[in-house]
Amino acid sequence: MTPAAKVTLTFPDGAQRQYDKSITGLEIAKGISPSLAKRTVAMALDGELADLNDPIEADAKIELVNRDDPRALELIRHDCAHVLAEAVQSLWPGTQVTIGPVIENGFYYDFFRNEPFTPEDFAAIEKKMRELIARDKPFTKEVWDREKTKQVFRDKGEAFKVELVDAIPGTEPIKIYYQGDWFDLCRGPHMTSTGKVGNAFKLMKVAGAYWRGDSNNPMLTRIYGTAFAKQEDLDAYLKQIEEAEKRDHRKLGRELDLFHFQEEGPGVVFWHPKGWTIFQQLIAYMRRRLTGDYNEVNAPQILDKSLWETSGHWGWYRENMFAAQSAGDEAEDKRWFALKPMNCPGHVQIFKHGLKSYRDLPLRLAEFGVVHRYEPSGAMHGLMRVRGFTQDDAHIFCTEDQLAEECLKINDLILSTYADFGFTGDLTVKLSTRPEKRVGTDAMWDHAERVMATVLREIQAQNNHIKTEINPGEGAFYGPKFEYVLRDAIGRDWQCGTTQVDFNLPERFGAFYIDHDGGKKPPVMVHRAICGSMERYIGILIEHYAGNFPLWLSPVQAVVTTITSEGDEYAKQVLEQARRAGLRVEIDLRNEKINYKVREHSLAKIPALLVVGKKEAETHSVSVRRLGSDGQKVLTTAEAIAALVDEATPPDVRRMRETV
RNA sequence: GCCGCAAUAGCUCAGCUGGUAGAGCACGUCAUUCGUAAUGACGGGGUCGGGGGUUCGAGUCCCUCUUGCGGCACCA
Repeated sequence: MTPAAKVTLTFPDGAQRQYDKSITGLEIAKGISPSLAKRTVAMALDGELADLNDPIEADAKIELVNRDDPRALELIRHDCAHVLAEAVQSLWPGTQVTIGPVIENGFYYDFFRNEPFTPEDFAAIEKKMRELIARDKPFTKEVWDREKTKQVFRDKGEAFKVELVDAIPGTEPIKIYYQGDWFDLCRGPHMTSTGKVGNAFKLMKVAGAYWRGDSNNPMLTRIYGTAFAKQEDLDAYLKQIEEAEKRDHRKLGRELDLFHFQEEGPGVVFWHPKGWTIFQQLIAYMRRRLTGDYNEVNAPQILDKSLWETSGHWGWYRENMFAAQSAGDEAEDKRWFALKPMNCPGHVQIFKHGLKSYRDLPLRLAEFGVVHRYEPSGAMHGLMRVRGFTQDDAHIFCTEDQLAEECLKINDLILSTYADFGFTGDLTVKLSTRPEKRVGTDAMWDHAERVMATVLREIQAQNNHIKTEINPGEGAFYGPKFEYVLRDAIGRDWQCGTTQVDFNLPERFGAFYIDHDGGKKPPVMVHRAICGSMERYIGILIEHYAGNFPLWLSPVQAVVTTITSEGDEYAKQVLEQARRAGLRVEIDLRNEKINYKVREHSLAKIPALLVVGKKEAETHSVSVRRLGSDGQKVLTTAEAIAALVDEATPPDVRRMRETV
């Protein structure tokens, strides 16, 4: 008789032990101590989470995962999704289940049911879920035959599950997880029983979602939830959401009187004086950053349809364009014009004007271009997604040899710009490569992708806080691109900067330069934006700073105000002096108590309050109260103004001064 | 665009099962001249998002459009 086969397992402390092959994690845990077995909810084999009841068939590093392990959070959430599904099906028999994955901060489960769920149903569902958790049924796994599985789900009327089985590759086993009588098709792993889910869960919202993410498919009802190991963690998470909502740019935009939207202009912004000041500061900043390298231009807002036919937009992108005609009745002038959705065709026209030599390259044309795009109605979101916006756009016309250097130069500009606004973490650079539908030869794509992959490695090497990703097949039809993605205060990702190589447009418009050999060559065109959309970038800034802008961006940098009307004359002098020093200052001489005025300007997030009374008037000083601190400091007026002027120096200007 | 929800004074919101619109803040007037987060009194302000319907009667019920919100899809 041959001895039973053995497996060698390595524990986290380095200890190695031999066990009979096919031993389960649970048996191992029990062998160590019953209390350990009780605490353990899953195991990790060579770092991969697995069911505790899985037989171990090969040598591995093993870790027993208890419920407090960060890795168990994923399991808690996934198990919670299963409990949610059982609860829903037990409350509303006939509801079809589909999928229920773990996502960042929680999980969801998609259901198909003729009657939609509403948040009012949550209480009943959560109650049922608590019952199922209290029942504490073990999760048990079975591997089923593919055809049997389909038949079972077909008999249950679970058409979506049948489709899911079909989507599982033939090489993979069909796994079914039971929790009591209820079972679901699932890849796993799961914890040992429903009781391990605990009670720190909450259903968050309902939403519609297309089956398999395709808008041609039926719409399902998605229930979002979240779950944590401990109630404190759940409470902290809910608190964090609440805090994030307080800095929502739409709310702050109204409270700080920055901008508004109204019914007649869906997706287009009315910028108020304060918001527009921020906008102008931002543009001034970008303009300074372009000095020396770029030439700023301005191309028309509307152009004849024929130009957009040449560019390809009329064919590819017409659904998203606004078109305009003369509104008069004269029949002879009924040309169609389109509002520009992009600035590139305009810039190509400028490039084409006059013969260009290779000596002129790289030629960098920049524009704060206002573009209009007919975005789907459901896509609009405050300043983040609008139908009319300003791009800090530029197009670089260069040779293929210059491409890498230009991409790196743009990268430097983008990263240093973000750093100037305090975005030093949570930044992802994505390289999107050739899609199936594309123009240009494979040789061109090979070259560009090679160059850009090198640039991406360089970016990664120089900046260890930046995440890089490759999105295969996600490039534009005209060339590969980099996308720079910032994360906002509510944890949403927004694409800001972009660098896009374009093999298409110069040729479509017949743009060329004269090369060394006297021959005509189409230039490589690079589209790039730093902020992307100024509107969106300001939206992100509002949330990033929670409305407390640094002094250089603040619409109103200081308010001069008085204790009593005795100080009025002196306050006016202080105002005059501060304005002459270049500060954006306002004055508040209202006959109100100082408490009242302090409160009001603090709520308006005015960074500095310069309070003057009799004492200050006599000593040519001001009492400076800074936003966020509850004390004040008396300085001479000249000192106070000088300090504010220094602080209000934009970061790029300060850098320039320091390097000179 | 799709699913769901919502729209009442400048803002935040109340208005139960249909019976003729209310609060706080803001705004205006007057009084108050006050030392760092709300002084008091009085007053003005709404065709209840638009249109249609049911009803003796609609802010309230139904239909529709518009806009917004939460997601999904989209973001060349």
